[in-house]
Amino acid sequence: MSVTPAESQIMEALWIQGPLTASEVIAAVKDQDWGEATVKTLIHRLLKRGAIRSERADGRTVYRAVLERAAYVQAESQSLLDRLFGGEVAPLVAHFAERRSLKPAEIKRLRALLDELDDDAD
Amino acid sequence: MSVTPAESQIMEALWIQGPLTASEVIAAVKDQDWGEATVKTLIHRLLKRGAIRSERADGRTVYRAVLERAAYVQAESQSLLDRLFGGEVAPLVAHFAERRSLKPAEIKRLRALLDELDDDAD
DNA sequence: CCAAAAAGTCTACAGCTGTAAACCATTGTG
DNA sequence: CACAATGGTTTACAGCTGTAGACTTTTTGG
Repeated sequence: MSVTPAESQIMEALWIQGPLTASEVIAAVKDQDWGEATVKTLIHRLLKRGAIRSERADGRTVYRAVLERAAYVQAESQSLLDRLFGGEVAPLVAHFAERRSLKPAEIKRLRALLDELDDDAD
Repeated sequence: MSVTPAESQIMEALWIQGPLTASEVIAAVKDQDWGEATVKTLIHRLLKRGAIRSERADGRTVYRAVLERAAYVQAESQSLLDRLFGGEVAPLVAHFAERRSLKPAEIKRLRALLDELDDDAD
């Protein structure tokens, strides 16, 4: 169930704010300045593809994400790792480390993450 | 200087094997089973876009990557991080950690990376 | 209940991408 | 040198994506 970059903006709105009406979605992606028609098209394509669902209750239609954010993030990330880093996370981190583009705060955060992984070694 | 997924297969061949003739490129991406014509088209588009360059010496034309792999990897990775993880590496690692999809070897590797970063704290 | 507004569906269209055939140029070989 | 093979260029075309207008249906305020 693929989602294009433009469509993912719609998904993002639904993931963050929960089910929304069309006009709420339009408002939510206002920063993209797309015409309303454009947003309607994107919603429609997502519906057809099954990434979202529409629910009708007393005159209002709300759109709800079917595809979950975690699944989407996972698919996108794994695809990048596969294409560029042999499918693993460590080489990506290594790349950023070499670039020296890891801020100290990030390094700290990473270390904390690893420590936690050791802790709950279930 | 954008490179599409299909085109990136050509780049990959040039990055790994260095400058190649057209027929060597065709051989290098044989696993994709594309017709020769397809490979030629991809080479051409890369040329036009400036991602590769052709050099002619005594009757042979070789193609050489102009765009560097590290730059490409960086751009692609950063774009993913920006789209999905607030531009930072740590949240991506966190995501995989939550998924429990980090193999012990990877965790070890990550830890080693972080240690090195501390060491040469230049 | 009717008309205006809002919401939803259908159609359009240009540019990008994957895929490749056809055509033109070069080069090496008998 | 002529021709076959190889290499390079141009053209093609369908599907996807971004972008949006036009048309239809539903809702709602007077």
